[in-house]
Amino acid sequence: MSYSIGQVAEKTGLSAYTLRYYEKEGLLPYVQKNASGLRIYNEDDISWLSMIECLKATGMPIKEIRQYIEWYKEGDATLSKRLELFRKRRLTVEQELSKLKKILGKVEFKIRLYEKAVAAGSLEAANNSEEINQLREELFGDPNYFPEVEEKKAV
Amino acid sequence: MSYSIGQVAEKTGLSAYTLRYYEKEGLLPYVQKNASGLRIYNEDDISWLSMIECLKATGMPIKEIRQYIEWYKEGDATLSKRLELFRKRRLTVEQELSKLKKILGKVEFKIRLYEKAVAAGSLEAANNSEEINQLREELFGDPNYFPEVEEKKAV
DNA sequence: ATATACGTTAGAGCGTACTCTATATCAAGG
DNA sequence: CCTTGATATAGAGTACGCTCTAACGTATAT
Repeated sequence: MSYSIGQVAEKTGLSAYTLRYYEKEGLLPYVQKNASGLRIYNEDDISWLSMIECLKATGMPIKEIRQYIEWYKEGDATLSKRLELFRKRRLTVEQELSKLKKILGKVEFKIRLYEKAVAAGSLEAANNSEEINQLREELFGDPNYFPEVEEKKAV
Repeated sequence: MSYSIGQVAEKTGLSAYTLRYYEKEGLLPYVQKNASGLRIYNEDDISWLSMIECLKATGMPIKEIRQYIEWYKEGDATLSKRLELFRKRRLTVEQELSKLKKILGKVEFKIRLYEKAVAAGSLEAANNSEEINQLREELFGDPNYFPEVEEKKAV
């Protein structure tokens, strides 16, 4: 099965512009062209694209993705470099996950605070409530810790 | 306690350039200046900065952070808008978390694959091994699912 | 055969978030 | 007073990842 650039764009959610850009940047070294110069993508190209999307989702910049692809093209001589690369990606993703979990806690605290504020019609009232201070202590281990202390500010 | 821009840069890890840029973009509307025009940051400014860092970590662009700050300045009339904003942030973070967990699974699969490939000296051998195919099935529910099928490609 | 839709290239442009430069002023120690 | 180092401003420049334009070629239905 083969696909035009438009069909691949449809399938992947990437624009045709982006597909050509990736190719220009060396991320899709295997895309064939027919006699008239039109790109013909096959299943393997689609698979490469899903690999690229995976690496991008780990926060990897395009230059480094190209590096991976170049190593891939060099064959088994670069296996350990590629292993190393994936281990670094794992670390990055793990760090991002733990960062985001903390952030989620803070956002959830804010939601509770603002739910109470909306109910009370006053941020100040919610912010000084027993419930919120207790929550603050539970979440941040300190009733005096205000990750969003700006609410206390006299404006 | 008050701080110079350099001290705040030190404390927060942001550059002085970035601090001025944030101010210009309306993210730090309360920073005072002394008679000579030098910025004097106080604890509340630091707190705003940590709020900004939190919102940035949720993927929020600077323009929207400014919107939040403008709503904050308008007082209790905008409480429900701000609640809504935090609920959207929660959704964004939850989606990002679930995406990253899937990505981590794929990266871990790759690590196992490459560990085996390094041991065998051949990606092809690892890729066709019983163990890897079993893992593929465990992880992706399909022994024929190849999220990185490019390894099968004849290069 | 021609209209229309889709594809090609090279290269310019854009949005975001900084980051730096040039030039000038400020603050503190010797 | 003078030097040194931090800070001020306006505005230019950078890096990244696209995104689009212009001018032209291809494919296909009527």
